[in-house]
Amino acid sequence: MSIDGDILAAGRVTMVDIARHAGVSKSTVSLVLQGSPLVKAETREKVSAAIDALGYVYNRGAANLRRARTNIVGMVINDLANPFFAELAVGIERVFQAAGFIPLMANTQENPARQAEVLKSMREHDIAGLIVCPARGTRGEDLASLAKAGMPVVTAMRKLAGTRLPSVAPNNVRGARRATEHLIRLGHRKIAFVGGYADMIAQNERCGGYLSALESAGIAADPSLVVEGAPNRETGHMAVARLIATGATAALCFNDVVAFGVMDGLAERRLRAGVDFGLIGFDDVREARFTSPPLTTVGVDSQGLGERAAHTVLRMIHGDTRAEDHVGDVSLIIRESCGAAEGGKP
Amino acid sequence: MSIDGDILAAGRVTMVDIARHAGVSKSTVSLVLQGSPLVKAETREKVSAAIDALGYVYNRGAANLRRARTNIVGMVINDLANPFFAELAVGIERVFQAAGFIPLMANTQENPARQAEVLKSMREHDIAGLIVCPARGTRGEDLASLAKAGMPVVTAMRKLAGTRLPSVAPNNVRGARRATEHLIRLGHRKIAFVGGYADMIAQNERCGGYLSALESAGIAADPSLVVEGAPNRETGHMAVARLIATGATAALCFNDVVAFGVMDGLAERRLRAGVDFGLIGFDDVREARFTSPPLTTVGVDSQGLGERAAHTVLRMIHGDTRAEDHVGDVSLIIRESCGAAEGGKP
DNA sequence: TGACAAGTTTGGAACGTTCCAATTATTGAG
DNA sequence: CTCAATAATTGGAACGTTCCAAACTTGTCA
Repeated sequence: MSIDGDILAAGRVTMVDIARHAGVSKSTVSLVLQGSPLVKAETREKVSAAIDALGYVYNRGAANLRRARTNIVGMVINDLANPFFAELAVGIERVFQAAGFIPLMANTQENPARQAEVLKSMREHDIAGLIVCPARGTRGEDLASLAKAGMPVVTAMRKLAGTRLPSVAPNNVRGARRATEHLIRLGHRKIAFVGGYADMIAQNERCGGYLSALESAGIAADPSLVVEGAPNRETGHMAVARLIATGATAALCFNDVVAFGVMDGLAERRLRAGVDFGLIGFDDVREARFTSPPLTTVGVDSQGLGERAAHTVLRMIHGDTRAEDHVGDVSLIIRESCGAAEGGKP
Repeated sequence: MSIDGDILAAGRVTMVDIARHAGVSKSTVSLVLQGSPLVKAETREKVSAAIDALGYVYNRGAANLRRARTNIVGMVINDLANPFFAELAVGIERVFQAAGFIPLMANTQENPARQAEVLKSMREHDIAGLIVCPARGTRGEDLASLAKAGMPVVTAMRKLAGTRLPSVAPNNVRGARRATEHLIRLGHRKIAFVGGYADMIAQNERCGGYLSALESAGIAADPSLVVEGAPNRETGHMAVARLIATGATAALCFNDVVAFGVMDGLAERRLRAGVDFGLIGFDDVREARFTSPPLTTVGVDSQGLGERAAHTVLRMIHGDTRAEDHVGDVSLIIRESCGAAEGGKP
């Protein structure tokens, strides 16, 4: 009870220090810490007082050694600097935090080797669950092995071929089709699709929606009108030359940041989206509203998708065995870059 | 050596399972795992083979119990959806990952209560170091107590009063002064400062730079020209009415996203930054280049600041006792929103 | 008063590592 | 062939919790 007694305790303060100080056993301290109703109120208070007095901090690592499961969860993002993924991350983190979990975070920069490393590290930390936006080139087995070992894994934005991992993603084909239909309605016939690589599922789906809209409208697809590239501004920027060369009058972009790049390229040539060219993005990133002209885009509610992904993992952690894919609603958000409000003419 | 032997091992595969399988002791397995030069090559191989065969995964939690220090580090961000902080986070994560550390991540949304919770949680996970962008209203003691307990803590972007914690931040006053001087040179006399709250250190510094530039130019400061508010688009947007009412012809914004909001408000009134109004932001977020008009802003190299912060923590973890503050270089990046290229007229 | 039940508390064996001191193998020299 | 030196290996005690079975307190009732 004396100050001296406390000072003698070298190093970290542990439960047995608390126990000694409060005059009970370490088991009782443990019970108090877990809020057990078994301990008498009076005892609980003695223990709490000791905890405050000694500045005890609970050691979750030690507890986890005994316990079944940690409260750590993994979150691997492929491009955190992309506002879409940043918002996704915000949504994920929010629901995990509310549920008492805390995420280990990694940004892979689309590098599968780096992804493999962080996945290994996270496994070693015994994460209770995992959300991953797979880097391009991720093989299904890489994640399937985790799932097979019993870890709840959900993929976000990119469904991996050859696995049964639940995934969360927006309805890419519907979104792309709607957007393309809108451009067609506005009178465009030579419509391009810009950005993404053919080996990305999301690109397949979005490009697929684009193609199906063309087909329904009886417009022949022109392969020279789909330009592949990393989903970044650079790609959009560089694509403009090709768009002009091919005589395209409008484009649906793989995502908003590609569309920003296109705007940039357009501006360099003194052209303006919405008057000289019909432009639509995908994602409805926060910034889309504030470009000039404001970007018409497909809204996917990135934060909501993140929350959904986290909820799914949480459910799996709690034993819900077969979580299903979630295909998020999309909505065409018509601003000015496409050239006209609903029903208008370019 | 038989399959049966493996199957009998229930639950998680541990070092003793590996040891049994390889016919050595757990100590030897441990040595192998740590890459000790003490073990014979042949033995090392037997052990490695066993590890592969049984699918062993190292348990860092258990190791940390014995070891001095974990390889987990904390990263608390106040607004991850703000691209500036997202880029900062990318920089931080990159250097930690390269150094073999992995960050526990939390987004506080400027909520000190939430921040306190995650800090507690991170402490319980025995993080080896911590970078925090303090939520508004954070008291110095909250973090100082961690530092006092021996944990390496560095604050990013916001220096906390009443502590000796090393911090990493751009040279706010110089940046703001430069930007303001530029507006003055362009002929503006009624220049506003928009965004941030007076109780934020960064706001003080930036606003201070702005005031000092005015003073040097012999322009009397007009309190009605500094408008406070959360550092988001909303604030910029709402501020426009006030700017017009006060007859301001230019504004320096607390950060880029506030400036985006101002652009938006301007556009609603059919006004355009760069022709009808001189506008400068702060941070040089990626998006700043792609708005219309492109935003003149103060470049701070967010990613570089993040890297710097991480390096500082790393040095402290390795025993470098007195890390110093880092004040990052800034540069005025002149685009179009201010009304003219260097030396021109509005 | 004794027996029993319910309410509290407790010792000690895990959990999966690390690390020290001690032991056993191997090598080289004489 | 022996001995010392060096190279490899090993057992067991930590680390700070949880959890179980057991033990101790009270209170109640016949």
